[in-house]
Amino acid sequence: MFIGEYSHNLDEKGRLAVPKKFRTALSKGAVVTRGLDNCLFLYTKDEWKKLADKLANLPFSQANARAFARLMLAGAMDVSVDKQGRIILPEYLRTYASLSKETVVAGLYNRLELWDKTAWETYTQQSEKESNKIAEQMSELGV
Amino acid sequence: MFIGEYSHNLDEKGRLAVPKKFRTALSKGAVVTRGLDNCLFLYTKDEWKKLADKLANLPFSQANARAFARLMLAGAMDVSVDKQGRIILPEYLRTYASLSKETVVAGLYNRLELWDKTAWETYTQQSEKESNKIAEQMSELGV
DNA sequence: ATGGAGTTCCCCACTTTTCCCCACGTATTA
DNA sequence: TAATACGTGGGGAAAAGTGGGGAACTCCAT
Repeated sequence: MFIGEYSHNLDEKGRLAVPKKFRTALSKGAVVTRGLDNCLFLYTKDEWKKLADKLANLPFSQANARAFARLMLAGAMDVSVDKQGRIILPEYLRTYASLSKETVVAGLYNRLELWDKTAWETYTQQSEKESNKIAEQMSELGV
Repeated sequence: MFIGEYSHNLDEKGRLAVPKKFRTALSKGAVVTRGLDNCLFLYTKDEWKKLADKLANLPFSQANARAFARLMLAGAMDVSVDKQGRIILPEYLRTYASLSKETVVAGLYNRLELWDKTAWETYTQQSEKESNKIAEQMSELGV
């Protein structure tokens, strides 16, 4: 289970340190792809497979489903954790998520999200403001 | 079952003493996360798991569900009670709850809440004033 | 085919943060 | 009043994060 918020620096070579706690889970292989809200999603191989199956089974007669599948499937890349505990992010994904240096790694249960630090702060501050309103809506979803 | 209100000082390293009564319950591991109304929620591992499962199953296609999951899941951190009976609160959570030094630890049955003392006093005074009004609304919820 | 340039990968070393342990002070109880 | 327990603060050791250098491999051009 991935939880927590970590801040790490992306270096000039596009390398990003994975928080120590998550390394063993990702050591068997991981997949990064385009995520929602301008961040990247990072899955373990197993979790990725589940998601990819769902995406592949979307009806390709619907334009929205095609667009969504293209975003996530075509955006995906296998990554591996090196001896220093880092992964390498391809340039097109760094561009997509506007990652420059300061990067937030956020654990969301079955995936990690990678955010530009500034974008993350803007997003969370906005959510915090609306948290009470959002929380009330969540009661409809059983939380 | 957590009940009661305690006041402790957060030190410069972000360490907070847990009231003695609660230590055994938290000794098997605990999780702190962003709470509602600008405080932090602290759960035992078991209670956390129940909540996290609900959050993880929110549909990630809904923007509000994503925002809520990010607040609570990405906000969460495993903490452990040290030999002196303290836990370490990461900086981003201290910032979120505006914790500086004087901190209130409040027991709410299946969770603890951590509040900045001033914020706590303001909040409770306000609630006391409106208690009758609030109570009437609760009748709709079966209390 | 060979040389060169560019890219990728791996390893080493430094710096910073975290964690663990010890010690003091205050409060409480016998 | 003494003794014990709890809360608080600080210092040192270990580990994690970060950056840079060098070797190997590939791709391209001559």
